[in-house]
Amino acid sequence: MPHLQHPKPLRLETFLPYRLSLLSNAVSGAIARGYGDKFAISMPEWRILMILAEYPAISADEVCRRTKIEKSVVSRAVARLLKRHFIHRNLDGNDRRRSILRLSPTGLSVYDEVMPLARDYEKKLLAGLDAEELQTFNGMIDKLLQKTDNATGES
Amino acid sequence: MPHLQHPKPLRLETFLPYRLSLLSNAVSGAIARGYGDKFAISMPEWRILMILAEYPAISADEVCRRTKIEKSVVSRAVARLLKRHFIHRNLDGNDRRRSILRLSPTGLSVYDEVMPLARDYEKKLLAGLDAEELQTFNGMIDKLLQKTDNATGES
DNA sequence: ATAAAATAGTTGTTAGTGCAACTGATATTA
DNA sequence: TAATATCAGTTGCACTAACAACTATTTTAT
Repeated sequence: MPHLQHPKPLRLETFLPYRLSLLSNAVSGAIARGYGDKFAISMPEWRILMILAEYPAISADEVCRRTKIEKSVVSRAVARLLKRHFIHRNLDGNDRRRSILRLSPTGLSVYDEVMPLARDYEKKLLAGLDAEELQTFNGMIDKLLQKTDNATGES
Repeated sequence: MPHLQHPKPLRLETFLPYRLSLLSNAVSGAIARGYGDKFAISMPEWRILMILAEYPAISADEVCRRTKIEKSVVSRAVARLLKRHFIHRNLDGNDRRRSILRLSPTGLSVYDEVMPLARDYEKKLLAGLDAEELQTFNGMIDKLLQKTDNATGES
């Protein structure tokens, strides 16, 4: 039985999408294990806490735009965060479709505990790497993100 | 009502794990849409086809090791690929726990159609980028993958 | 040789995700 | 102002993935 093998296969190990996916999963997974074990919060929940720590009174819709998390995921994550009193929600008087989300004291304290872990992990990950290389790396991510934005945005 | 905002928040937009996740999702998503629409194959299925095009007679277990896909996911993806006759499976005579997987002619032809799409997308993504920067970028991914390997591997 | 441990692979359960359909509120247009 | 379109947010559903438990086989140790 002849083995069917492509004469010039696209090697998975060198395929950029695959490599990015491996790296992203490894990195996000490591951090998620940290806050997941400690506070039983999911990645979308953590990202919402982060964005509310940065922008302290925004709507769920703006959370979507800023985090790129799908709106149904945000909706359910917000529901869980509300139930656990990590955030507050108030109707926007000007537009009653909207509600404004805010960190609660509890939520802020959770954020204060998790944030250093995340920051430390990032720091450890980047430790010992050449500063110039790192800048190139970040620049490349930006360029690639821009390119994918265009590609995604085309109808 | 005072807004609870962290004095020195960890900015989501500059947080490497978040940026990697955005990029990885955008890139993998774009390609997955390609073969998903055309052949109704999932990402794990596509990766298994890729790895079999490169290593033409390996066990499901080796597929796991080489693709880092979880074994139950591989098991179900293999089942679907078998049902659609994209691959063959034969018991390994030396070790009857193992089965050897091979691309079928159909599977190879699917691979032959999808692979150029994937390759072109990667090429388009990287087009116009400085070769030296690109090398740095790839080197950084390798370094970071190594670091996460260590971190993941610690008990 | 036999018991215990490890390995390959499958399957059940559970939770997460993305899409589409829906509700209620606001904006737009005739 | 009435009809329509758009928007914020929720919910239902189908699909995917992770983890653990399980079967069958092989390896290791006593």
